Amino acid sequence: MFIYICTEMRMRDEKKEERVRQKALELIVKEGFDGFSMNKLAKAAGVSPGTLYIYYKDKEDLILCLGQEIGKKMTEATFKGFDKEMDLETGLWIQWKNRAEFYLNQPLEMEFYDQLKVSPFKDKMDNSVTIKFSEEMGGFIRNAINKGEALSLTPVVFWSVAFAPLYNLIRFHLDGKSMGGRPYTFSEEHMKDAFKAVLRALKV
Amino acid sequence: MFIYICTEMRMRDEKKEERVRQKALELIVKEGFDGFSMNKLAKAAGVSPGTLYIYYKDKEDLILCLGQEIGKKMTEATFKGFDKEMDLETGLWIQWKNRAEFYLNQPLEMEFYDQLKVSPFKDKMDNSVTIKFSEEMGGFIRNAINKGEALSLTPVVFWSVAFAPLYNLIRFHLDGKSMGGRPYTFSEEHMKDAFKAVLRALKV
DNA sequence: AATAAATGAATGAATGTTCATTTATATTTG
DNA sequence: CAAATATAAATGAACATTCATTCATTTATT
Repeated sequence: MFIYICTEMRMRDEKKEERVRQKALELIVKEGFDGFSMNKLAKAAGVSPGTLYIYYKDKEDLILCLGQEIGKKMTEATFKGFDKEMDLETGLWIQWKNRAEFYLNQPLEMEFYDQLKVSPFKDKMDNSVTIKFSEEMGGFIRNAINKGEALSLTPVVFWSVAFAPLYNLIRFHLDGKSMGGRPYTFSEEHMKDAFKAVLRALKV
Repeated sequence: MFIYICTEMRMRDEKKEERVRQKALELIVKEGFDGFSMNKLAKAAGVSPGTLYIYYKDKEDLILCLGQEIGKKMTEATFKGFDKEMDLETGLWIQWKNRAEFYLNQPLEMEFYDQLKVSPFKDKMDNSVTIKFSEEMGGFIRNAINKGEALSLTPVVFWSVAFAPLYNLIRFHLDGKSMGGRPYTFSEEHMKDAFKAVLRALKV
């Protein structure tokens, strides 16, 4: 939220702040925005309700701050080691690996973000972080097309074909089940198979 | 919910029941599960709170019933005119058209279902309807592979590559924006481009 | 007359938020 | 160095409001 310069004041307990964030995530993922409340959160985090209003303006602010933080972490993780000048296959694979790693290792963040994205909160979210990233991605796509590596597709279509399948596999995995409620566990092999298919779709 | 045989009893007002369903959808989509309440719904639907408890056991039952109903409508719409013996391109295209038509014409249902699917309610949903259809889909995929039309892919991977891109385009459309918050409107052309790409991914 | 539908006021529990108070700590003062 | 001071952190009881749900009563239909 804020950075305080410490002169003549009691320091904010960062452990406590972090515990609030963590418990908020856990509660929301387990109980949904519906079953989530400030008093429950305070109790779960071992903190007074009033403390939450020192950290955040109100409940909505808390949720949106959490969302923005996670969004930032996600996009940064996604672009680790990525360069828009890379060739199609290399760049795409790095993004797949990055995304899969993040989602699988941070399931709470993923679940929370998914809930947020389809909830009415989505309209109130600040997506200034994602703008920069989407420009980088746009550049990558344009490059691949100009170099004659990829078919000439609108960025939106390209993006949907390139990443939605991976995202969908991970959704299945986190739900623990796929179509028709059948049990499902993600695997590197499935990811590679899907990636090969997607590459065929995009390559010229 | 229930079917009543009418002998010596007052008929349930189906207009009222339908109004409740419609307003529930609207409220949940606009305000989320969070901002949704039984009293608000009663007021919005012009009905007494008590009446809701004649129609539904409780709030959760109401939400789950709505979800089940919509899930059924969705799967039925999806498989209209579809036959698992169809060839890959024809069968897949029919499903794309069916899905797109339903989602675009029933945005409330789509938004509601999306919220439900990522919420903790999802674990309490009865998906017996979707099972039958996912078997039909499994048969279609198996056929396509056996006939040598499609690559040999696990159903989960096949499904993800085949439909997630379309679903993603429609999500962008309903949000009104795509990556980086850029405005987006779905078009038949985008759908066709994406479909062609997906076909290339799956065709042998 | 019989029966279920529908009502709506009422319930206690839980909600988000506030605020007067207390606690802890960094600085200043003696 | 120790005590006093200043300041923000943190508390938690209390608030009005809203919540899901109930039930005695009324309404409409067969």
